[in-house]
Amino acid sequence: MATGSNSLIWFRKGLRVHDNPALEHASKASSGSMYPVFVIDPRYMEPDPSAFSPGSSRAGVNRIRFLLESLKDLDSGLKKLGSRLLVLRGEPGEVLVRCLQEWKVKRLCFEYDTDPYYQALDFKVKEYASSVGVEVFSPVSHTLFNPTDIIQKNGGKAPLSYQSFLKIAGEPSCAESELLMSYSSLPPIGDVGSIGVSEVPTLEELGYREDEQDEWTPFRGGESEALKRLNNSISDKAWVANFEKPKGDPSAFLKPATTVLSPYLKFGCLSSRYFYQCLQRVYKDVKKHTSPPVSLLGQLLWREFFYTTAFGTRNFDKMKGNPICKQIPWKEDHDMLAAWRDGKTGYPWIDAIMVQLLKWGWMHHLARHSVACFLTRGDLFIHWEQGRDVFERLLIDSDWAINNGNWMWLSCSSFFYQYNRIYSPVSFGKKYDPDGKYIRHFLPVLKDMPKQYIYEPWTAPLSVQTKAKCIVGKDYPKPMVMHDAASKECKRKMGEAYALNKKMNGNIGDDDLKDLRRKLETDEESNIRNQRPKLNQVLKYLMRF
DNA sequence: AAACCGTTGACGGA
DNA sequence: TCCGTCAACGGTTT
Repeated sequence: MATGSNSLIWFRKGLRVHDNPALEHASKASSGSMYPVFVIDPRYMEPDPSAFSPGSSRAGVNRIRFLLESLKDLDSGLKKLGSRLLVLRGEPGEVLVRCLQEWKVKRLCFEYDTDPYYQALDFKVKEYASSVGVEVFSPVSHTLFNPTDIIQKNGGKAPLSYQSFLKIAGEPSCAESELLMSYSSLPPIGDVGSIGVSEVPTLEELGYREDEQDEWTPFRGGESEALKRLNNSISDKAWVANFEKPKGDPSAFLKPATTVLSPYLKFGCLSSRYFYQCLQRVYKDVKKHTSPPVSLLGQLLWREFFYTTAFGTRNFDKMKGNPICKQIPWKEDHDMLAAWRDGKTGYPWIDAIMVQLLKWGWMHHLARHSVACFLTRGDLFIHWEQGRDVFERLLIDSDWAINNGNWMWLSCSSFFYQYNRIYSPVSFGKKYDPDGKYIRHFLPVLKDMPKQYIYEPWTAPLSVQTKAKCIVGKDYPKPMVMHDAASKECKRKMGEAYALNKKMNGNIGDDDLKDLRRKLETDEESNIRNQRPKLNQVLKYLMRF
């Protein structure tokens, strides 16, 4: 049995003081000390020079910086209350065990986490804690609902459509409850003994260089920044009341069309429950307002939907062995993947979005749709898992459940199945931004391209390209595929893959997929051959002039 | 078996 | 800006 009445609050997500039940519980260590801990996990934070962009193998340097800023802000929030953040390094499970022993912790508090990584880690930590008689308090406070409750209410299975989710979910319990937003003080830190603790490190101290990235994300991490952003957004009541997600402009970058609260929700710098209550207050004050799925509240509930579905589905982050995922013979093509990832597809709309991702770690939701559709079912027919990996690493708001769910959505692997609806890499962006301001900003090489060619620079006469100082094929790549032909091929492949999934009733093995892949590729070749007569007809037609 | 629905497609026309 | 058409999916409801 551990002695004393010390408590330890282990921060992972939930990097905030406001509405933090784990912190609240830990702070009730009446006569003892409270140790606020964050563990820097090398698996997540160690620089990886071989990665395709600055950062670690799992996180781009923008997200690492956002996290450090969030920790710094949490630390100063705790310091105002007479406490501070203790930063440790190492494998979190091992580090935790050492802390529990050395500090004679009686009560261990941390926010419940549904991500598989934490499910496994937390299981081990809880097992150890109970073996030595440490009380564990692990509340659900990252989401409005407890995914376990929703799944149970739905008969043991996660709801697979947003509407059925809404029906089952109903009102969250936080709708009525009062949230603890601040403290007058927190218990003091105890003696840290032989455990090496530090202040929040800088990027340099972690082994990154400030000059690694030529443009950084404009979004600053931290609870203070989150609350400022939230207040900014909700102070415009008319804007909140009329918010309709699909009508937002994905090309707006100086002033994004959305709240950009996602990174703060991801790290828990902002409590989703506080956000919920703020929205409800605005809705009560206005006569008329939009509703889910398109409203701001609807956005918050999408997050709940994906958290629930992800938690209730085996192998949610894979195609194979995932019971809700269509089995599709996606292509393996490293060069094509790299061209997409590095913003070198030759489609300025697509490339500008990918550059915004590299530089900012954030893009508008519809911009994400454009590039995800292009990579998978729209043009390149590359596996959604590979696009998912790129987003997961680079987005400052990347969230395991939401990212995987949306990649399945966009690739028509689950949730959404109308694979004939394909975003055009040319016209989709053009309808929001006909002048191409967004492209000119993120792809300066095209800044002098006349607007009538900016979405399809390969169609510009050479004299125009010369004048714009941008020769296609030299200064900017030629399009890697022709969208009309590529999307047609993709539709055909999706049709065949869907037919096989239907025929096999979802039980598709590796061999079935391999056979289909071979068949699709053979058909593709013969389709190209059959296009030759058509080409001749076009030539004949042109000869008449 | 048929009707209906689904956060956000492209295109052309009014 | 809003509408119908295009071609047409799976899942749910009737």
